[in-house]
Amino acid sequence: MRPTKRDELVQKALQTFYRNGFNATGMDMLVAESGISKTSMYKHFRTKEDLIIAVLRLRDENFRNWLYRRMEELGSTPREQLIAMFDALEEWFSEAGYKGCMFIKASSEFQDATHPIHKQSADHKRMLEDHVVRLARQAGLSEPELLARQLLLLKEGAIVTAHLGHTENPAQNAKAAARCLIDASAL
Amino acid sequence: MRPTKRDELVQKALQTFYRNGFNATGMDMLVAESGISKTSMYKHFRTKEDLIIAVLRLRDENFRNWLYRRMEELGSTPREQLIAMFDALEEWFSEAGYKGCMFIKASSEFQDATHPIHKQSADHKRMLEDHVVRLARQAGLSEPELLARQLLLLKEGAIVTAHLGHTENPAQNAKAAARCLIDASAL
DNA sequence: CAGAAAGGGTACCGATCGGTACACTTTGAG
DNA sequence: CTCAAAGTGTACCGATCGGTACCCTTTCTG
Repeated sequence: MRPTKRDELVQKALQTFYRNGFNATGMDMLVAESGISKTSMYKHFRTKEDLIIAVLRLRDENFRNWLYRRMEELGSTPREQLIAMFDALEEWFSEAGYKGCMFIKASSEFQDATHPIHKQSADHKRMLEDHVVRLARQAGLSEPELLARQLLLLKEGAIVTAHLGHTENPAQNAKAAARCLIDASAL
Repeated sequence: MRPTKRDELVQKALQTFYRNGFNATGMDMLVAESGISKTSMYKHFRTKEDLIIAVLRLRDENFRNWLYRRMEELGSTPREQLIAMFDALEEWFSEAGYKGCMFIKASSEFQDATHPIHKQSADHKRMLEDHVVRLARQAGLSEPELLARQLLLLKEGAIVTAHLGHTENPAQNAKAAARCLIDASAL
């Protein structure tokens, strides 16, 4: 029988960490918000760090699945899908309770580059990059690696800018810039 | 007589917070690393939050002064200065102990948009935007506001990507993208 | 029905958190 | 020299931190 309480805990912890931060969220708060006993938590995860790693694993899965699917739904060709990434981002930004990228926040609370949480965050970004490189190549664009990295710079920039909230429509500004870069790569 | 110990504290606290994070840094650690007594600290700053605000104020001053000056040194025309921003960023990224943008980290540890620390971080970004808009206008580029925001998306993206460390040369990739956007605005 | 696995409740551990009390010493300007 | 301002040292506060001990209850399976 698959453990349901464990998944429930990871799911709830994901929400609480996302809303409240990692260091700022104590295990007692997780007990209060998840309704799962501390004893159970520590039977599934030896340390808080292990729990965070499981949370980030779930987040990576959820987020990449969602983004890839949304890009496919919003764009029919690889080239359109690259552009559609920014429409998907806009949907995300306008969700209630949007608080930026969980991996950027994880890497800024666990700054040491050798820390497993930091490495995991870098892995997430790397996998996104691979996907975008693949699309750029399928779209027949020149220098697909460079273009992909540039599109992802726009994406990360839009994510933090939307979180700071000092500028209107970062996703659409990024989209316009992306279009410009893609057109220039299509010569 | 101007208080020297207070400035010393803010300076040291800036380094420690930058290296170690805000929530993860306790007042006792600041005592240990600054050599200044806790009693003194709390005579200058009523709370830890007040100290963080003073730290961010200093950081804003230092960073903007440094960036603006470096852009002027590396570019002789407004248009060149916009490009030169990314060369300045590359210098920053390659400094030993580079740990990303202090304001992005502050806003992700103090996520509530009404929190003074979050607002202060947004203000910092807004002032950078004003400066870049001004340069874009001086350069005679069309839609200077849009272009400035797009250049800053590249900047923020490069900052977090350099911190994640999963990709080579984010600053130069951003620079190439910036050139493309600027050329497209010069029609 | 038996029995193990999974989950729960509670009280607790030492350490650290942000912050304070209080009495002391240094320092610099009139 | 005087005297107040600035800084120090230390012990402490209640709260919370991550994590554990111990024992009981529920639940699913053979």
